[in-house]
Amino acid sequence: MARLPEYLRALHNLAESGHETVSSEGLSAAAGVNSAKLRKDLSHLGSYGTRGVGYDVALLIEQIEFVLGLTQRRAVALVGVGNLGHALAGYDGFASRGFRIAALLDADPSRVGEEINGLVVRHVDDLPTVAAEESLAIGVIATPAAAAQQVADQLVAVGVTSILNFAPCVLSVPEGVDVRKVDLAIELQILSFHEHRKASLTALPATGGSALTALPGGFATTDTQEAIGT
Amino acid sequence: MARLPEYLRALHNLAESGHETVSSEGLSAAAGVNSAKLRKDLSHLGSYGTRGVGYDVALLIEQIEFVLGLTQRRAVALVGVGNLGHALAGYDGFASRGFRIAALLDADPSRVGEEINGLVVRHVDDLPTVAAEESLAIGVIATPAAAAQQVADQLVAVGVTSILNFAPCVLSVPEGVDVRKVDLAIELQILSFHEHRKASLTALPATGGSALTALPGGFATTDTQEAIGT
DNA sequence: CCGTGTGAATGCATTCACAGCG
DNA sequence: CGCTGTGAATGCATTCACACGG
Repeated sequence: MARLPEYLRALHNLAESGHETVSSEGLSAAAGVNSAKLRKDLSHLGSYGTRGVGYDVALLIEQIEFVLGLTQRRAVALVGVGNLGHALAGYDGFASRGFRIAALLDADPSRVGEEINGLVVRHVDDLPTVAAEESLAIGVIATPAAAAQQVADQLVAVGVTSILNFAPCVLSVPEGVDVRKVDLAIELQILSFHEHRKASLTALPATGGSALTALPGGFATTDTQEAIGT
Repeated sequence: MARLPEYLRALHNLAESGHETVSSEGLSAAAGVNSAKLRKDLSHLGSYGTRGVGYDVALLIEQIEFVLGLTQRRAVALVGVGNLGHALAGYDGFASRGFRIAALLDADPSRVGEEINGLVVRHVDDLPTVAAEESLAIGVIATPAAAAQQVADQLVAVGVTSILNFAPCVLSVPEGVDVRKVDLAIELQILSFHEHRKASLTALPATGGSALTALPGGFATTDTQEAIGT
């Protein structure tokens, strides 16, 4: 599940706080989910908790890291060192959570040679060479949308089978290649939708809403956390 | 739905390519979804397509932008101008898709006064002043995790009801406040999981898999696009 | 007695298949 | 004749409630 990494982060926090054990209630609160959901997720791992006590934090961390394949530190190639690429190259969260940025690449010759965070930017056409040196597991695309598809093709060509795409476009990839997309503007637009909905609701407190101006109320928006604690 | 922004982006692309009309088949391909899903989504909008022809691109753009509340350009406050914050401050995608960065804020006094992309960084304690000047719709948190909750509280205090959180932590907010979270490391970990799964599958081609080393195969990972076209 | 693990129930999203309109 | 809009069917995630183990 996509929630395992969230549990993992919460568990690391708990471990640092000195907790050796945690209940489903406690962990679910720290991860921002329902406790029943957490128990079901963990049961899918075949994981062992102790009834009457809870889960062993260290053991659970080990289990989840194994399932996520984090026992080995995976090499990441980052393509596109513009605005966003720069930030990603300097982002500590990658290194601290099991990943190693193995190469920075860009198509712009004027950017090649620049040093960022101890790594020298290479030309994207060097990708085959880079792949030969390192065992690349994941490619991150932080280029403009117009270049993204070509970069994806190049990544696939050198054997990368997992891509994180920050460019606002859909990528075509062969079967067996996984693509995850992060579009910052889309996140804002989803929030905008909620703002709009909230605004129209408070504007028409008593009215049932005319058919013309009525907004569809029952929209499901994945992943939105609303009203946790106070 | 969370897919509407994706449709919107695809529609804008189509409009620029000179298309005046598009079939559900065509649009769904451009947005990377099933055509039946797209039709159902659009029918929830009460939107009008023409049978035998398709959807009017311009009209559909208008409809979706209305539902998403993009008819007004919303003001965004960005808190935390570190690595990621810098990148976000310079990201064109915000401006070009209906948002305006109204203020840059940081808790670090040494960062206050710095000018980024035509905006001067102000201290986060000035938030009430900023909120008085501008009608803030959305707050973006790009601070370290340790500071995120406090920033969220400050945003909520000045009336912000939508938050985009880049810090790797769960935020507690009162009811009525929407939070969306983007955790870049989590995205990589999900890809890592897929890598791990793929690796174990190809490593044990014939075996059914022993009970001990078996990986749970049937995990659902939201939002992953796999194998679109070739 | 507390808390895990899990069957059962519920609700929702996705998909299929096709009726009906332009 | 093509394509939309939609009932029906399917499958999955979430939630509830509780039996059972430490």
